[in-house]
Amino acid sequence: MIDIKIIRDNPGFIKDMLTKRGLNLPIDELLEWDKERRSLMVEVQNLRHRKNIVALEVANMKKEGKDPITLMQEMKIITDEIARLEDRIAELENKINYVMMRIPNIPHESVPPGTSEEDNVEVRRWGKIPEFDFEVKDHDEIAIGLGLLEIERASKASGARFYYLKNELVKLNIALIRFALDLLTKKGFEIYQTPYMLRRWVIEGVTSLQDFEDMIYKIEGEDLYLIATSEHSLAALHANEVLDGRRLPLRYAGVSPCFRKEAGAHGKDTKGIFRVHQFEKVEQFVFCKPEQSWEEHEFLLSNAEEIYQKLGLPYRVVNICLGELGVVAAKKYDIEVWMPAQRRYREIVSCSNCTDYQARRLNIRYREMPHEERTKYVHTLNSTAIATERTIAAILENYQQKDGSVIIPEVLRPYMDGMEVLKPKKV
RNA sequence: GCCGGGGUAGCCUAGCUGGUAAGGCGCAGGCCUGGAGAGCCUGUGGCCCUUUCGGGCCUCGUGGGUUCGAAUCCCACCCCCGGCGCCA
Repeated sequence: MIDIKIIRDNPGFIKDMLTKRGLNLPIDELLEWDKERRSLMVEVQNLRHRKNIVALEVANMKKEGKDPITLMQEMKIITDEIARLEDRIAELENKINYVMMRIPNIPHESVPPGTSEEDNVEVRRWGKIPEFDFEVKDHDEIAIGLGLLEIERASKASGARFYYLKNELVKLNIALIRFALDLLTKKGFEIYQTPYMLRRWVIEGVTSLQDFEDMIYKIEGEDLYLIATSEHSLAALHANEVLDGRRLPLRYAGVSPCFRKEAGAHGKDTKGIFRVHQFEKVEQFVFCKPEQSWEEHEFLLSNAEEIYQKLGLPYRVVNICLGELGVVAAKKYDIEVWMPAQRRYREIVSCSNCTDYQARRLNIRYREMPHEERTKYVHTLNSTAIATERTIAAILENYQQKDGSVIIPEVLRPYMDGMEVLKPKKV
């Protein structure tokens, strides 16, 4: 949620932004509702003031043994009038909230214009695209060939977009998690294993209503939702808190499974483990002061890049254009890893600066010094460190050998009892 | 899931047979001092009106209800502590 004061002060700017994003929201009406709401608030406050005075008089008269019958009648009238005005205020607040929940964050000036994936701007490339002197296989073909992946049986048990990992692939998955956690620990991140279910108000605070529909699984009969990323649970960690500005930035690494409905992705990436309903992820999350957040954004990106460099996976960094930015982020980089079978770069990391958008809804503030009266909203940022299933897919494809084996990247070998290569089982 | 006890400002605590939410700690500023400490004074959340100066309203876990008036009484829910039950 953005600050409604920005809209009051500069409605033209907001309307212009909405137009550029192809959104149509009733800003003029919003401002009228806001104006009416505030004038009704003044009325209610005046009535309450009168009520407080009369209540005192009633108490005094009773103490003196007098009968305050006329004052009590006035009180009744005031109370009814307040209730009437408050009903109208609640009605206005519902309307205001409806619009405010749909107004996206204000983009950073460096966000490229555009409406589709083709308008994203490539920032840089890293690594050498591997050449193969044999026919390149898909990651799932490789994994199934190694006897380390069950897709068809998973679909029997759970449906499409599920999988069983087996043996060395399970260990590879855990190795990737350990590798990322160790790297981030060295950089001063605190590690969190978070709740995997959250209440509705938390999810509403961190994501867009559209994502809520397309992405989030609900637990039947409970006010609980499965997390789509530990970004959500980490953001909620400090909800309704006032943080000590001297201790910012707070840098956290979350590790959790991620559950995603993938509604609206029918027909996309139907093979393998690239786009699935459930995967593991190590996530970077930062709470910081506004003046720190752009530097932190680059820092999170550099950590993610370091991870993929150490894994030896070729990638490129793209600056996501306005139309693809989503509601919550003010700026977003993706890292896209090279997938040899598809002969193109595919998203593997998403690194966002959400500025104060999540902090406002979750009420996360800070004070420069403990004695300061004024509180300000923090900025929140999040970035993938490793999404393990996609990374496994990338490793399988980039490190595949002619005989169907797969070389294990060196940095992972210490986490895999020194294993150097995944070999097909001899029958 | 059942039975108790709780939730009051950054923290701790009183009020809980209805009538302006009391006090302490911490923190900051001031007075005092050669300096420090002690002591004393002031301040310490959110929102709204106001260019400023100011002023008002709200806030006792959350939401309803009763009442002229609710931290206080009633109902529902959330969370914490203890006991019982269940359980990896």
